[in-house]
Parts: sequence; C-alpha cells; structure tokens
Amino acid sequence: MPEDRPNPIAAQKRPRRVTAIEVARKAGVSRAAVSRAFSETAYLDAGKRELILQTAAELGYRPNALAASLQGNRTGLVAVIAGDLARQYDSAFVGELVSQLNAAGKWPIILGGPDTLTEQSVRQVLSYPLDAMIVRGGSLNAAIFDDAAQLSIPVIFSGRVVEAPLVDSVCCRNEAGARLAVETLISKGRRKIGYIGGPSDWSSENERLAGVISALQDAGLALSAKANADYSLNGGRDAARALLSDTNVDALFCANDAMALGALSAAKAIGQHHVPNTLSIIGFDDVPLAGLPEFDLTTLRNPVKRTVAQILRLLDARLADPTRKSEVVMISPELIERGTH
Amino acid sequence: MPEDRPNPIAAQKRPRRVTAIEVARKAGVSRAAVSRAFSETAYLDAGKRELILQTAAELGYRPNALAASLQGNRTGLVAVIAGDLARQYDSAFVGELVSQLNAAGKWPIILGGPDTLTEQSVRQVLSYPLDAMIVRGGSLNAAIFDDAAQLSIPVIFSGRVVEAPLVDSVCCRNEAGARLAVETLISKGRRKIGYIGGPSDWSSENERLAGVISALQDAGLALSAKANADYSLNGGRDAARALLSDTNVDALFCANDAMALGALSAAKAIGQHHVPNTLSIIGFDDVPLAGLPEFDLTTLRNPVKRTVAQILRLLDARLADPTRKSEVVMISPELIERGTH
DNA sequence: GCCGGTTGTGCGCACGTGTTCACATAAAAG
DNA sequence: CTTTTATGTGAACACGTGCGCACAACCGGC
Repeated sequence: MPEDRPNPIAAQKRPRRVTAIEVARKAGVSRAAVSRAFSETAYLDAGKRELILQTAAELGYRPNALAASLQGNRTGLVAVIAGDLARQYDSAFVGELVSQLNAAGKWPIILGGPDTLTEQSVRQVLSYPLDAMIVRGGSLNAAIFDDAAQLSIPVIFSGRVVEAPLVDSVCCRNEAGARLAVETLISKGRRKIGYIGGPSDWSSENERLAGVISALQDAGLALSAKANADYSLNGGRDAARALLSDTNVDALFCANDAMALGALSAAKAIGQHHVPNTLSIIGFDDVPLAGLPEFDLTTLRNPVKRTVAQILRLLDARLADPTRKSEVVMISPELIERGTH
Repeated sequence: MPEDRPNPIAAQKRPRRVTAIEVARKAGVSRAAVSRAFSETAYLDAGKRELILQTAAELGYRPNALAASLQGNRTGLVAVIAGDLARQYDSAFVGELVSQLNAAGKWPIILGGPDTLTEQSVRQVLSYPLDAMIVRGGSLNAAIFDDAAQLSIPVIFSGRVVEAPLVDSVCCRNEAGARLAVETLISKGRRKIGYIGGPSDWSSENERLAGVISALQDAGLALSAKANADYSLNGGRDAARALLSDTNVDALFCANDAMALGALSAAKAIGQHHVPNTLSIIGFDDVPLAGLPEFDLTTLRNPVKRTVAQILRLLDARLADPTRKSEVVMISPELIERGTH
C-alpha cells in the first residue's frame, strides 16, 4: 500500500472519534449495551451502566448525534436565515432566537451576509437533514424555499406572511402599527406628516406605507413628503436632511428605529427644528438604543421576546405534527411614548 | 403489526428524504452511478450524468451531507460560542464571522445566551462531529474545552490566548492598546486619569488594566480613579456618574465603547464637564455607533474584519494539518482620533 | 420440579452515502 | 484475429448508531 507518500485526501478526513465499539471492548460488554447505557428508557443493569458511562468518560466517548439521526431521527439542526446582523433589530432578534433555541436543545445554523451569498448558502445547507428552517426578513427570493418544501423541511417565516403548506409565519401588524403612529401624530396636532420608508421590495415596507396612507386618508390628510432609505442610521439621516430642507413637514414617521435615530440626528444638525416642539419623530421596533436618554425615541415596540417565543411554539407544534395546517400569528406593536413626539 | 394505533415515537421521526436509491431506480441506473453523478472527480458517461442530475432535480434529491460525513469526511459544521449578542461588538463580530464562514462553505452552529446555559450547550453540541469550535470572549470555564480536545475537535479562541495543543488563538494587543490610549491622554495634558473597566474575571480586562497602570507609571503618574462595570452603556453611565461626582478626573479611559458612550452621556447629563475641553473620553473597539457624529468617540479600533479573516486562516491551516503547532496571532489596535479627547 | 413472568443481554439489520475492486465493454494496437 | 489499453459500471463494504428480535438467566408460585 502506498502509505508512505503523503495522501492529499487524508487532509479531507477528520480525526476519528472514539466509537461505541471501543468503549464496549474496554468495558468488556457488547456494543448494544453501550448504546443502551446512553438511552434513558432502555433496560440495563445499574452497575453495568455505571461502568460503561465511566469507561466512556475515560475514553472521551459520546454518541455521534449524526449517526443516530441517520435512522430517521431528528437531527436537532435548524437553519436560520438571519438577515443583516449589522442591523440592530435583526441582531437583537437573532440573539434571542439563538438563546431560546439553545435552551430547547435545538442547534441553529446561521446564514447571513449579502443576499446573493445567502441565496447560494440556503441551497447548500439543504444538503443537511434539517429539522426546520427559520427565515427572517423579506428580500430573499421565495423560490429557494420551494426546495425546502420538496425536501419536507418545514419553514417558519418571521416578518413576512407566506401561505403555503408546511409553512408557518409570525408577523407584526405593520399596517396597524403605522396607523397608530400616524394617528398619534395627528392627535398631537401635526398635519404635515412625512414618511421615511425602507427598501420597497420588502413586504413589511408596503404594509407600513399602506397604514400611513390610510390613516392620513381617514383624517382627510395626504402624505406631505416621502423618501426611501436603506434601514440604516446614515441612510435615515440623509433622507431626513433632504426632506427637512426641501419641505416643511412637522412630523416624520420612520419605518424603523435606525432611520428615526438618523432623522433625529439630521434635525439636530440642521438646527432650525426642535424635537418635539416643532417636529415630531416616531420610529418602529424599539431597539435598545431607542430607550437611551440621549435619544428617548417614541416608537412602536416590535416585541422580540414574544415573537421568538411564538416561533418556538410554532416549531414545536410543527415538529409534533408535520401535517398540521399552516398557522399565521400576528403580533400587535405597542406604542412606546417617549420624548420625540 | 400494530400500525393502526398512533405511535408516539413517530413524532420523533423526521420525514424521509428522497435517497440515491430512488433516483437510481427511476433513472434506470445503479445507485453508485447516482453517487458518481454528484462527484466532480468520478468517471461517468456525460449523458448518463445529465440524465441522473435531471431525475434528481425532479425528485428533489440531494445527497445527505450527514450520511456522507459518516465515512470520516468533514461535516462542515463549526460551533461558534458567540458571547452576548446584545453587545454591539460581539454582534458585529459574529455577523462578520458568519458571513465569512458561509462564504467558505462552513456552517456555523451558534451558541449564545447566559453563560450557564451556554456551558451546558457546549457539552451537548459536542455530540455532533464538528470540524472545529470557535470561542469568543472570556468568561467561560476553560475546562469545557478539554472535552473538545478529547474529541480531537480543534478550538480557536478569539479575544483570549490559550496555550494548548490543537488550540489556536487570535487576540488583540490589549495592553499595548491601553498604553496607547493613556499616552494619548497624557500628551493632551491630562494628568488625573480615571479608568472604567469590565468584569474582572475576563482576561482582556486584566491586560487592559495592566497597560493603563504601566503607561501611567512610565509618566510618573498614578491612576486617579477606577471603577468596574458590565461592558454595557447603562453600566458605563452609572460608573462614570459616580466617578465624575466623587473625584476630579480630567480624563476617562473605558475598556469598551459601550461604556465610553455611557460615560459621554453621564458627562453631558452632569453638565459641569465639557468634552473634550475639560474632560477627555477614550473607548475601545470602534463599534459602528462610535463613529456617528452624535458621539464622535475617540477610540481604539479592534478590527473585526481583520480578526475574522485571521480566524478563517487559522481554521484552514488547522484543518489542512491537524497536528500543526499552535499559533497565536496578535492584532494591534489602532487609535482612531475623533472628537472626545 | 415444572412453568410463566420478569429482567437483562447479544446478534443483526437498517439508515444513506462514498469509494474500492473486479469485471465488462469497446476501441486501439499488434 | 488476438492482445493490450481505455473507459464505464455494478456489487460490496465501511462509517456509527438505535432498535427489534430472540434468547438466557433468574425468581416466585403451585
């Protein structure tokens, strides 16, 4: 055998793990006994189990979860399409999701980064027998998720309602939230209301815009100004700067907090407006930053913990009964009245 | 067979995936041919490969990566101990890490949340045959990672230097960074310098403190005030408020940006100090927030992209040669001079 | 002393894949 | 026409595990 020449393939191999057979040999029992020692429900003499567990500890053995899953069991792996972790809300969301998944014994495989890369990653990660896939945010082509359906991998959407078999969704009442914001502004006496939205191919963006327009209509008003930015603080600042100098709005509703904070910054920089005396600003999400005294931003709380808890509930239900009917959970945002309106 | 009564075990089973055998049957070829069709290097008639790939697409088949890994191949799974995603720096770090790992075809399993939970999660996730484990931050008991060593799973530490076989580290020069900050303050004429540190069981914290003290010593000065907080903005604000009212420091160096921003907030709230005229504040990390005009924080850049790139380099090198000598990469922080010093 | 029941254990199959080995076929060379 | 070579292909094994099945050992009761 040509063992003497360095084998390039060997680099692809991972180091061998200790297996149940080796534990069995060392403990002087059968391999099946080792398997049983790690199973709560199986019959095994208490002393023998003790011996096996100790031998396993010495050798550094633990059952290979992947080999076990091969028999049709759950893998515990859940893919999470995370959106852009540079965004405050997305990162808070993923942090909470990871934490709750870990606590439930699920292992989140996170996909992130630029959308084009993510799309490719989604396809690749479907090579793993995932228990489920959780999708955050809106801009990915829904066609990729057909592949998941074909593989019978349940998908849970957050922030977008998708109607399809095997698919559940949890989503914020964007339109109601936007209405609430605009009604609050109107009740404060504002009449010239501007809106800074996000990327227009996001479903949540269209819902929020619809809420704005219909609330204004109900009050016999029209939108005084509108801009679209990229959900970032800097984007919001630039958009607000343009709006505030070109138009004479007395209120700005922003589709997320980051842009609202940018708008706040622009208002201060321009100097001719005073928040909240002559200008109101309301955001959306209630990220941790919004509550700091520096900003004290009035906003709509898009509750992270509650949303994530619902995702886990949907996940459990779906795993318990894969054929169950699709469920859509709507979450109402709550107005957090602070100092900018 | 008792197939008629509902089986509780069935709930544990995941839906079957389409297998290579089924594709082979439908395409009228052997199972081995299907396997070869998905392997770049294997011999297979071009037309036959085409037929197989098309049949596979129709049936929604793709090779099961886990079954493949069973033969000793790499799984592509990498556990990431993420620290606290609520912290700006950690979340920026994880975002970049996820993005670069995805691009490299690695699948990060993220563990996060409270430390006690994470510790338990680490043990559990070792049941999976991971290619490697990447550990961020400092407070976890190092003993858990012995388990990884026993399983021959390479560990890469970031933000902490650990000397052990199979273990690589990439770490910021914390002491040098702290020195740089203090020297900058001294050269600005500051003499009464205070320090707000993080949790004292973090290795990085001790290094930064050491740098502060030795830089002061070299200038014939002593530390005027010291407090420890929890790396959060609110914690930094509280600590700074106490320090500023109890002592007469003219400069604050904070162990991270969040606390520095909190200190900035406290200084503004108290009112009797003006940054940077009568009070200098320097942070550490250069999180995105620090660069905003609202804060314009002078800080030490702990470069995320460069650090993550080094982690991926170490990962590749370790996977290529699992027996290679441990490597420690030190990264120099860079002073970003903005408006608060 | 026999028998039914309880408790404990080993054998062997199945899971889905990549790869080696030997063999078949066809083309090229003699 | 025969022999060598190149090209494809299927059978069979290995990977590590959980579990069903059959069997062994033991105990108590008649």
